Amino acid sequence: MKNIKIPKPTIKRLAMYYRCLENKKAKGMQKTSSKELAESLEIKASQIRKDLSYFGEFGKRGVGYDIDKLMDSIKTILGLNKKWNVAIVGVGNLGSAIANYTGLEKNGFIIKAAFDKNKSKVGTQISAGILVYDMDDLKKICKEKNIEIAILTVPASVAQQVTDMLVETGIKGILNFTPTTIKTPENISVEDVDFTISLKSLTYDIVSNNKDIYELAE
Amino acid sequence: MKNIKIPKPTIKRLAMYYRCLENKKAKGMQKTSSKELAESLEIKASQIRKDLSYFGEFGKRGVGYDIDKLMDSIKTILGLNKKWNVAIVGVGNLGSAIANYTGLEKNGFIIKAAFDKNKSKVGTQISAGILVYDMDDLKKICKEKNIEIAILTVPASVAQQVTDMLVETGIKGILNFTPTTIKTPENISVEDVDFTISLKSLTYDIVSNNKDIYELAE
DNA sequence: TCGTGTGAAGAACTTCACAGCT
DNA sequence: AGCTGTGAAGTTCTTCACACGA
Repeated sequence: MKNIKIPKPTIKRLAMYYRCLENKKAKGMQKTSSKELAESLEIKASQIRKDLSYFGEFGKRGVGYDIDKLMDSIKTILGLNKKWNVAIVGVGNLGSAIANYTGLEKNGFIIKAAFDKNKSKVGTQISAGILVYDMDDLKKICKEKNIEIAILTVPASVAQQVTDMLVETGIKGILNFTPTTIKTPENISVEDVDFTISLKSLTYDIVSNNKDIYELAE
Repeated sequence: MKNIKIPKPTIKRLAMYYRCLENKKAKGMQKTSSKELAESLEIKASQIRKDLSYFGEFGKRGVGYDIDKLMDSIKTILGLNKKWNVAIVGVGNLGSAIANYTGLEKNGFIIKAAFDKNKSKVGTQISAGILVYDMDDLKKICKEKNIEIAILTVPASVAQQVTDMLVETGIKGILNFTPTTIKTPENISVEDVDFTISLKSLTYDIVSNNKDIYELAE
């Protein structure tokens, strides 16, 4: 047994490799190489090989990678070789948009329920087959439907409060779209998605002239 | 004149500090400290001080930071002390959701136009005061309205093609929501927002038991 | 005494360069 | 000959630890 520390960025890139392999497969390709992936993704080929090497040997020297096999391997690494029961918590514009995004099911993320505290939304369908439940029933329904992942799209002001409720349901992970740092026990994973931060990082980049250098008068 | 390399993560964190300061200000607070910010954001206080130190001395030793002053400074660093003309390119569920997100205007991001190639959407209002234009008029309208930032929410299949059109309009940056690596000339900034990658990184975290250690049989 | 600002040390991550299969 | 897999070198980023000012 060998314990290896996996860099966090490696995981994000694995997800990108998977996405890229899906594209190549859709184009009818059957094999590829670290060089080819590197060109599509604008990263170094050695980075790709190193990332994969943390988990095993998936390629053939002198040949490259079999797309199907590599996809399968990455799927297993990322935990995508099972279906995940997902709930959307907060049915605003963003929550609805995500519920209607068809790309989730393809990767094994099954939206089983949505929640909102607005009674006029409760009972409606947010998207084909996805019913909106009352936020008050969060615990009950999540347990019933064995929800493992919550997509949190409530207003920032109630983010922590709803997070605490979610923790109680026995959820395993939260995809946090609220512009807040939510606090959870250690054993519950959280990933933050905040596009306003990306936007601000974009304007920084623009004003600093696309250089990664900042000039200061002394 | 001193040239300093600013770590990319520092910029993202600055945007987080700003967000956090907005909250504290809304609560009526006037001053804070690196320790206090660190607790809210779950980062190390020394990280915050180091991040700020790249750009100047904003605090008082023994005292802390004046919230208003620090916000002003970060605003300037991130380029948020001006208004930005933004266009939403691709009026699907996500594009509409973003157009209706009120948090953008507050930070100086003004949505001036939306674009779609679906003629039935053209001429409608995606949100109060935001008109949908024909994708064919992208270049003309973007120049007219002096659009500086595009929020790219078109289908992945046309992402690169639309990006090329945007580049021609003289745009300065793109917030890329498509699950694709788009290619632009060096002087055009791109920030990627792909929640499916965050979601996969979340499942990795869950299956690997929240440890950052991966166990391999030898 | 308290909290900032910052060199210096340390940790994490990336890239190189080349041995080893096919 | 071509492309992977990987120690080792190199780079970037984070944390420490303490001098300094309020």
